[in-house]
Amino acid sequence: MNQAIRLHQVASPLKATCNKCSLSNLCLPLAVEENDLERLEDIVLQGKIFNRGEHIFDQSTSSKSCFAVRSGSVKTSIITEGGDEQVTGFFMPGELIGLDSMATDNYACTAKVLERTSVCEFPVAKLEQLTRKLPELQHHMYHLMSQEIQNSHQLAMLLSKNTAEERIAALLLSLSSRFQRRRMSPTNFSLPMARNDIANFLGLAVETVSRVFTRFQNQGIIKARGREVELLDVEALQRVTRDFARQGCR
Amino acid sequence: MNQAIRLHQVASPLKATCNKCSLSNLCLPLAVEENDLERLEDIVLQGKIFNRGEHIFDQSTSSKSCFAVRSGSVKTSIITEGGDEQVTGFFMPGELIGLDSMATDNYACTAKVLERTSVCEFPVAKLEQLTRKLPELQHHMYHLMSQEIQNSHQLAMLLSKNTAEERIAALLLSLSSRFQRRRMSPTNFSLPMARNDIANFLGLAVETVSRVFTRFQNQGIIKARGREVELLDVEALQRVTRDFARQGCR
DNA sequence: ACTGAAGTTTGATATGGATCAAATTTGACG
DNA sequence: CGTCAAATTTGATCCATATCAAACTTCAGT
Repeated sequence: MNQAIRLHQVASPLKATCNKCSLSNLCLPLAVEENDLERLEDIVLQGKIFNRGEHIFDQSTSSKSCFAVRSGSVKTSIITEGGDEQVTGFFMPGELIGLDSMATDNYACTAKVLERTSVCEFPVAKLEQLTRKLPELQHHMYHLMSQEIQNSHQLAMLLSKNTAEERIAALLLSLSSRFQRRRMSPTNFSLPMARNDIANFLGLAVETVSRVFTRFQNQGIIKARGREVELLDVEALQRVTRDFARQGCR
Repeated sequence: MNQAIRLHQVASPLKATCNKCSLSNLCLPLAVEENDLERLEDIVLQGKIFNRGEHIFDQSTSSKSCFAVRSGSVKTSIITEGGDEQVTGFFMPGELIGLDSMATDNYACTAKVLERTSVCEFPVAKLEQLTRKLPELQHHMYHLMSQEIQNSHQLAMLLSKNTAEERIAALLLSLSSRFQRRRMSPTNFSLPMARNDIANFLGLAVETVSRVFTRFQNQGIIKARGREVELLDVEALQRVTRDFARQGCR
């Protein structure tokens, strides 16, 4: 922890090392050739640390950067004037936050850290400039943004057409596959978010989420104790989601 | 109509004239300087015409272009393996379709024309290339895509937190303001889509949509006969949407 | 203008999940 | 390690909207 703090403090003067980052196959470096990596490293502010509950940025404040999760996890949400909140996404290491505000003056959402989390910051102005010089990177940005639109449409679909059980099964499977891509167990993981956040994200009441969890548990599909979850029967979960496109939920 | 067909046939050899287009303040030319406009005109395929019900492109087919609506209107939707459909957006003149597939191999949705519609086609490969040379255009593309993500999040919000009345009021207000920006009456317009599409888009049953329309009518908030709609009391509609962000629905 | 199909409206009924209420568990912090 | 607030679970009830059914209207094609 002491080390982490020091890391934070010396972040900007220290040269970033995307090439040594374990997430280089998930994050932006993925799209950049070996010899161009340095240019990405030139613009990134590496290793900012946030404690649980802290905000990376706030809705309606001036939008200056995108952030890649390095470790930990993040939730984004939009809030109406009336105070209603809608969680719009959960982000895991290697995923990029702030694409919905890439080219707008203010952040369209608030990004809140769900646990102690480290992020890399990409100033949008510099990133935009760099994408003009690195076609692969530009293409990747378009790709990520397209993907984000698609995810969001899938979420809309989930919200408008699926039952509580289907929504929760879809979320569990999405998390599972994302853990797997990060070389963690796809069947045995700890949820980064509270039931409350799940409920809000999926357009359900907390009580409903809780009930579905216990129902799944009674059916022997999962084992859940608090945030600790074990998927006992992935096929059954897939059967629950039925025809819902599995990848489409963040 | 004869003229329209001829226009279609000679589209590619004919030089596009974005600078003379009445939509140049809404569409891509908006972001391009006078003297660079020619370069945009070089890549656009202008004036393709579709008859009501025809598809501009189909989900899962190879994605090659974005399309700007020139006249008419379009709906986009995603369809699951199970055949479930979710309408993801309605598009009016000057709006760009296909951003969710900008940098993916296949189209993520199907674009269906709601009435006789003319579109301009922007091949993605050329567009991407051009954005590298025209920073303003690149910025605009990022902006449009960010916007699309935001819209989609607002839709998710609408679907998960709002009642049938609120959803329909929000849609009517969104259409209203979009008609207005196109110099058409904001209170007196004809819906381009069927009740069915509205229901699907808003995650409601057709019957519910119909009922809410008549309820609004009985309250003297709107007058609706088929697709012909008149907003009699915009303030009342706004009161119905309450704290829902009004711009956030397509 | 005629006709059938598709779209829309209206009514009656059923239900999934919200809401209200309260018990139980977890976990942060002194 | 004890305490209190927050998170989670469980139970009882209610309601907005889906669903089922059927009449009515619109409109494209002949």
